[in-house]
Amino acid sequence: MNMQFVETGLDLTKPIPPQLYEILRQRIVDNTLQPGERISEAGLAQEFDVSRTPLRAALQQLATDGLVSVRPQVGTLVARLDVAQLNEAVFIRSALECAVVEKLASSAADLGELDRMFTLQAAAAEIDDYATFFRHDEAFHAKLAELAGTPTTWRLVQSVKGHVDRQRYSMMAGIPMRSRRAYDEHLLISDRIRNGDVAGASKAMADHVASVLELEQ
Amino acid sequence: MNMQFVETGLDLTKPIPPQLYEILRQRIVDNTLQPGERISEAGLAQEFDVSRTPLRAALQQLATDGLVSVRPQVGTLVARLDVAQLNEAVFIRSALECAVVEKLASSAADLGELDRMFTLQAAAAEIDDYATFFRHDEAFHAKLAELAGTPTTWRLVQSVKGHVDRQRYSMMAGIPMRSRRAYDEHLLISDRIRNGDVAGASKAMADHVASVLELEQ
DNA sequence: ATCCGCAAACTGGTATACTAGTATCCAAGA
DNA sequence: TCTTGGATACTAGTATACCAGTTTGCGGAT
Repeated sequence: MNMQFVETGLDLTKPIPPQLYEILRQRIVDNTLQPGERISEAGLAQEFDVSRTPLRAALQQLATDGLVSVRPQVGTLVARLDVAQLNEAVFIRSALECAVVEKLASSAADLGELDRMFTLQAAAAEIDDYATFFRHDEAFHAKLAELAGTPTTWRLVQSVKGHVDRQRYSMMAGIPMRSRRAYDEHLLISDRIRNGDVAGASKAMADHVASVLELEQ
Repeated sequence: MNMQFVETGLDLTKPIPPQLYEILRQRIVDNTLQPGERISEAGLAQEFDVSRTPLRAALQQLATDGLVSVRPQVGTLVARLDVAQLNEAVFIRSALECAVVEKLASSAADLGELDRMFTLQAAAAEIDDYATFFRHDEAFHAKLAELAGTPTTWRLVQSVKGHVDRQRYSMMAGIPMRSRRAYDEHLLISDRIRNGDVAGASKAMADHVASVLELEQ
């Protein structure tokens, strides 16, 4: 076996920093990199066979998201779980996503694209495959922002969502019927948007987003 | 005169990228760097007497804020004024800051710290010194977020506020009594928060934030 | 055995060198 | 005159070298 070329999962024809950002973010969110763990710039650079320069760009982005803490001349650590940060992430996400559904509900947008997504969600919820549902959930929320024509809003949601997702991952097996319930909440949100129920859709989204807080230990 | 040492306005004992970010952001917002203008990494590096490395970190941050556009192997340009981006910036700011005042209004927080700020605002508004009022306005909104205990929320507001501020600068001399009106709106927001009028405070903030859209040409 | 101090091995921050891709401009040919 | 080809002068992206500050652990003194 040829050990000279290691598979790093990077596409060198595309910009490297965003790819590293996604990979590292996933590792932090799913606890492959654990809270408080030290990150070695040099070590990761060697692992991905890139220089420290693009790696540092990725770490800088993770730092602004609050997922890592860079301490000059000391080291970079994975941020510890912080209930205040989780609460504020939910607060921000709620504010932004409620505003999105309010806009949708008051603009009579065409939500036809959502129906196909509901089919996929239902399938995953049926067998309580939370990992798969997780992806469909992400796509659903992204689609709402897309339909509302607010791409930057979704980008900001993603930037705080890491803290929420981390909580979800650590509690993933904790609650049965979790995806079923989320699926029902999605339907409720969708229905109220279609009915032009601005306040109701907003309330449904707020409840949906806040549900992750019930998992706190 | 000694030309060997040029004053760059940088404090080399503190992290350089944030300082460069603030300087460049200000230049873009106040149109010292005009929309569509090309930015030379090498040129700016020479001007500030730093290497491209910390400069690039600052530009990267400006790029995520949407204030510059980095095109690989082509160049970096100051983003052009974009009504869609301005509208979404107001949309996001409204969602976040309304959520902040709603939280304050429903939590009976102590707003005593605001009174001192109102005195300063009144003084600037009296003589319609908009540039000074501008700073006090910034401080007022920041204080609301601080009192609500939502620092990340304020950070996100700032990240989209560049587009709003740019609009304000280009229209600065357009409307008389501008600061007087904003001052009154601040008082209204404050009063409604103190009265626990959640919906009213939110509405007042929404109107206040949206007022910049009236300036569109 | 404990404490103190110094040295060595890290860390992130910065400067610089190099690569590869793009735009521009001028000259040569139709 | 207009078009086209290519050399040149840029650009941002990446790699690497160097710097300064922090941590750590060992060794000697108490």
